[in-house]
Amino acid sequence: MRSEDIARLAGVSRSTVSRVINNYSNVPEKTRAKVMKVIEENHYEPNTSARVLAGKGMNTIGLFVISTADKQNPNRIYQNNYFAPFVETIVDTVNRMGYYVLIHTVYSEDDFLKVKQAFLQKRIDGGIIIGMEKNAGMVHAIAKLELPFVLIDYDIAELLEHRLDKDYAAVINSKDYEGAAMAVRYLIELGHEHIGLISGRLNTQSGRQRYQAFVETMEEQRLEVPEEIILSGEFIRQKAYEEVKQLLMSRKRPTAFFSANDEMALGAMDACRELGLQIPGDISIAGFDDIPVASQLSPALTSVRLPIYEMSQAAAHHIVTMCEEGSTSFSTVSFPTQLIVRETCAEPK
Amino acid sequence: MRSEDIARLAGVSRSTVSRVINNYSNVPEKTRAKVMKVIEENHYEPNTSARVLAGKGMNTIGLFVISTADKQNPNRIYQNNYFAPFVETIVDTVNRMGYYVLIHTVYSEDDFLKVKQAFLQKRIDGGIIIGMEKNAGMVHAIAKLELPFVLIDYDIAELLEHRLDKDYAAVINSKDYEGAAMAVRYLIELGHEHIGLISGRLNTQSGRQRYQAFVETMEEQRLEVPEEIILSGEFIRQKAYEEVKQLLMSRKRPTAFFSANDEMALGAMDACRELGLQIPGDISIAGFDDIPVASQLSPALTSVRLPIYEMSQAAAHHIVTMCEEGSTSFSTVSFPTQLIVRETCAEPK
DNA sequence: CTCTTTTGTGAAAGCGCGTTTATTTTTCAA
DNA sequence: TTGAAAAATAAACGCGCTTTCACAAAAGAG
Repeated sequence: MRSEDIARLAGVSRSTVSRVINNYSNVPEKTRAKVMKVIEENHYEPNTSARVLAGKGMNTIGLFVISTADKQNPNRIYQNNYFAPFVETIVDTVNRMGYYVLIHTVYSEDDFLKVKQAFLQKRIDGGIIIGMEKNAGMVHAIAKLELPFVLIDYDIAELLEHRLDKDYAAVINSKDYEGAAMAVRYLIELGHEHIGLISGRLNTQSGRQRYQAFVETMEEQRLEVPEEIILSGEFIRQKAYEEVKQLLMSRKRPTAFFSANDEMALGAMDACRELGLQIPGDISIAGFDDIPVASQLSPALTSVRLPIYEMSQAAAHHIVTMCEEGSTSFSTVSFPTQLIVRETCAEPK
Repeated sequence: MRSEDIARLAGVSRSTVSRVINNYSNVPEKTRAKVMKVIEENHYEPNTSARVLAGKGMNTIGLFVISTADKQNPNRIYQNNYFAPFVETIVDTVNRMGYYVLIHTVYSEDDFLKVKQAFLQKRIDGGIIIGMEKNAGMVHAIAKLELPFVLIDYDIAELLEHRLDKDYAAVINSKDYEGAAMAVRYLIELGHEHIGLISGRLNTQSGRQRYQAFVETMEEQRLEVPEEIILSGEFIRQKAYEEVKQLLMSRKRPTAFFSANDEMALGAMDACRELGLQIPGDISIAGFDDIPVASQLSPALTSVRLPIYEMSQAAAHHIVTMCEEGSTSFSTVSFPTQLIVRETCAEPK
């Protein structure tokens, strides 16, 4: 069924059918109704490719999730408590705005070619990228395409270096620095002086922010920044578990840990439990992200909440707006974070 | 950059460029190399819409996740331990086969129109549908489109009723009946005689299979099928928690529960813990799905494992094959399930 | 060295729709 | 009745690519 068939059945011209479909004003209500009736009776839907070729948009957004997990063990993204709610909300919000979502996972630079391809082949009008690490090559490659894209959780300064003649980019961030500082300050106020840091990957925006906030808050409060910061946690539960266990068995045991994400906080709790340490009796733990299980644990995990829903919605609205209005000026939004106090932190003995 | 530009730069005609791109045999190696060089130098990618209009496929698969969660509280699909691994594996497998994935969540019959739209507008070559409940309307609507689709976890008999002149459908199932029967038989072998069932939604294929397996296995072993089967669990942890708590406070307390999925088993464990019942000392619990946390709990949950990875891969391969070879004959695959014995089941006191 | 095959190549048509232009038909006011 | 404005149409073009068909060049046969 093509528009020509509809025209014939409705007894009008193809031009009129097109005007009806695209909601043009200069078609009287009576004609419109007549045409709409035929369209609905025949379940006609205009061919997307033909529309695009004739100058309309694809009405599709690319959603690219960049994973640092190796390809051998890929089952981690959608089950990852950080990415999953982003993906879910973005898909729903974009859909509700009348756009479709092309989803793609990126495990390697090779996979990344597919992202460029999707843009160049005009499969999508714009893209949302989440999980991008500090990577000049990738970002520049995308920026060069001069098509709208939104980065979630990225270093604005880094992006600005790649601005070309026009701006097609936006960044959605959360105030991780402030959130982490709140958590650390909270631990200090409880009386902790020896606080350990379980850091995430420092080539991510949030990893760096949370790290810096820890160090600077400690210094600001005239506390000693520990030498044995755990750097190889990589945001992964198992890694944190191993590192924390090792640290706890040494002499210099901290009375509290600030973990750069909840997954690693869970790993730390695993380690404590295994060594027979009470939480929060013997050791306090604060996390970051406030993943759903955080509140269901016992003891429930004190954590910093990320406004994932709001960030996702913002990303979706941003990209759709950019697609519809062509390029817009560069913009960036930073959402507030919030310390959720639960049961895993107490005064030191 | 269009194919014409490439043709000019390479000193050939557009036809030749097209032949190179589509890997036609009748172009000599020398010409091919010359054209490829220009293509790569200019990062040329053919416009997808134009290709489709000229008769090629979209190289895109629709992935439709049907949720029973209400729209008010939609954040459940990708964080749902059942759907998430399916989505993840399907996306990756389809991508690796050179296809893109259009993902869409369906919360209502209204959303479902979007599924039809995606097919009719020729945005996708075929679709994978997961989470479809027994719903003649929806299934028939899809079947009528005469485009390839794969249903995961669906009643084959029901689908067969909607076959039209040609077959474009395939079904991927797991042997839930056998798995559930194994679990129930295991409980019986441990010596349990009063076994409770926490059932899932009976309008899903897996819900019915697991229910029937329970009832028939009990009868087969000459045990009394309890009157108070929990029917309103709906596969949801919280609902199961409430129902189990109520049941446990009544006189007729079973010595074991078989839960139609792990989420509800978790709810049952919540209830037991709250009432001070030891697992597996006072009460045994077996679940279904073997979600990742099952093995991390203490006590670790005995459960029936679903070969999600294999099922997802099969679905992906199936749909791509169907898209490339046009329609194929109707096919269905049923994957084996496996009882994973852990710590939540023991002999009754 | 001609005459067929084979191989390589290009011109042109067509995919389904949107848009524009020139033209015809209808409507309504004067 | 006339004239202007509004509504609708037909026809043509273009979007970027694939594909068919016809033709030219190269290769092989006699």
